[in-house]
Amino acid sequence: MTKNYASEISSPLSSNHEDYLKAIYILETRGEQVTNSALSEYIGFTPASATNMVKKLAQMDLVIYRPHQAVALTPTGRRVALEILRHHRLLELFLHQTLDIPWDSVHEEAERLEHVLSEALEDAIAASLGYPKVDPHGDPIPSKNGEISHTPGHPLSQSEAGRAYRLVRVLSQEKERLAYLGELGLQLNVEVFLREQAPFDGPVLVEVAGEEHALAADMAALLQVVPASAE
Amino acid sequence: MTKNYASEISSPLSSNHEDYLKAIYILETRGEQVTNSALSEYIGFTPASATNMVKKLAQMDLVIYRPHQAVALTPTGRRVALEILRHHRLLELFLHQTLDIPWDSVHEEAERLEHVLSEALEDAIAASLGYPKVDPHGDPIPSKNGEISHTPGHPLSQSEAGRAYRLVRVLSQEKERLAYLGELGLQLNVEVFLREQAPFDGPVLVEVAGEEHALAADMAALLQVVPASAE
DNA sequence: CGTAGTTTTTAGTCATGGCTAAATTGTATC
DNA sequence: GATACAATTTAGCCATGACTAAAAACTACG
Ligand SMILES: [Mn+2]
Ligand SMILES: [Mn+2]
Ligand SMILES: [Mn+2]
Ligand SMILES: [Mn+2]
Repeated sequence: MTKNYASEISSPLSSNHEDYLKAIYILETRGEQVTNSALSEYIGFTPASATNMVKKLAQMDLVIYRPHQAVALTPTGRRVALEILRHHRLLELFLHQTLDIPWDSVHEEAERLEHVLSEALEDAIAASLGYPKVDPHGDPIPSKNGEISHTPGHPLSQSEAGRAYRLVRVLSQEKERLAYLGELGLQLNVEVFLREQAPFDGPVLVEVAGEEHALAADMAALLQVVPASAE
Repeated sequence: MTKNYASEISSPLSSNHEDYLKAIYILETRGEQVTNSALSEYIGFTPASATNMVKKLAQMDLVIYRPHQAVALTPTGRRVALEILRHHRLLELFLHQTLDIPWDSVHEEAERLEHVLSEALEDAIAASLGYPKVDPHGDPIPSKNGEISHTPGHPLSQSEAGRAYRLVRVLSQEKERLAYLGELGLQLNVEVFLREQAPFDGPVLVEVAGEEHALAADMAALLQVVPASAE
C-alpha cells in the first residue's frame, strides 16, 4: 500500500487530485477565499476543469462544495492535503540535505515525488533527517498525525532598521527568485542586518555576510525574520 | 524537463508506456521470444491491452510490431528501456544503502519512483553512491549512455559441491523469496559453502555464516555465484 | 432596480488506456 | 489437408479528466 490516507477514502486519488487538495489547503492558509478562479489559476487548469474536479472531490467527501461559494476542505480532505504537504516538504529537505539539490530546484522535484512516496519511505526519510520541523524554505513540515506548527517571524519589510535578524522563512517557491536570494547569501537561518528601510514602500538595504545589498519592497516582504538576539 | 530521452520521442510517455518498454527489454534479455501473451502476463494487463499498447509504441518507433510476431525494441525503444532500468536499479541501491530499506522492499518502491526521476536527480543519486555498477540484487546498472555490462557467475545449482562461492546475483524480485533468503543470511556478496548437491534436481545443502540450510533446486538455480577464491 | 461585466457552471468534445467478448489467425495433430 | 485448440487481434465499451464554448448566476454601479 502506498498512502496513509488510503483507509479513509473510497477510490484512489490521482496526482492531480492530490495537487488540488494541496492547493486548496495552501489557499485556505493564506486567509483568502478559495474561489474557483483562484484555485484554477493556482493549479494551472481552466476554471471548467477546476469545477469538475471540485465536484468529484465533494462526492468523495474531501471538500465541501456549494455552487458559487468558496470551496473548503473537510476534515478528511485536510488530512490528505497535509499528508501530501508532509511528503513534499520532507522531500525538499531530503533532496537538499542528502543529495545537495539547490534550494531553488527542490520544489519542482518534490512536486512529482510527493505522489509516489509510500509510508515506509516517508518514515525512513523523516528518520534519516532526524524528524525535522521545517523544510529548506522554512515552511513547517506537518507531523504524521496532521499537526502543523505556526512559524514565528515577521516580514523583513516591517522590521526595525539598525538591527540584526535571522532569516527563518521565505514565502516564495519561484525558482529564479530563490536562486537570486541564494546568490546574495540569503539562505535559511542566515543573519541579516537591516541597515535602512526606505519610506513609501521603498527598497531596503541589508548586510549579509559582510556584503551590502538593496532589496525591493516586495522581495523584502517575502523574507520572514526573527531578531538575531534570540539565539 | 524530466527525462533524458525526451528529445528522441514525439509525445511524452506515461508510466505504463515506460513499464511496457522495460518489460520488453527484460523479456528480450531472457532470450525468450517476446510474445504478446508473455508480455501481457509480465505486465499484468490483458492480452488485448498489450496489443493495443504495442501498436502505439510501434507508431512512436519504439518497437517493431508485425501482427502475430514477437515484438522487438527499436534502438530508441531500447534507449528508453535502459534509462528507466537505470533509474530503477539506482533507486533500489539508493533506498537500500541510504535509507536502509530492506532488499526485499526496494523493488516495489523503485517501480513507482523510476518514472518521476529527473536527470538532475538521477545524476545526484549516482554520484552520491559513487557511480555503482550493480543494484542490491546484483543486477547490472546501465550506464548513462545505455551500456550495460554482463554479470559474471553461474547458478549455485550447477556448481561443484565441496567448494566456497560468493553470491553475486539473485535472479528474483519476489518479496517473500528475497525476505526468506535474507533470513538465511543470503545477501549479496555473502560467502556460501556448497556442502552437498542432491541428484535428480534435488535440494542443495549450503553453509552460510556458520549455519547450514537446505535449498530447493529451483531456489538454488536463482542464486548466481562465483568461486570465493576469486577475491 | 436594471443592466453590464465578471465569475461560475453546464454541455459537449476529445484522447487515453484499461476492459470483455467475439472474430480471426496460427499451430499441431490426425 | 481438415479440424481442434491456442494465441492474437479486432470491435466496442467505459471511466477519467483535460478542453472550449455557451449558458447561467452572481455583483456592482448608475
Ligand atoms: Mn504535485
Ligand atoms: Mn518549501
Ligand atoms: Mn514502473
Ligand atoms: Mn534489482
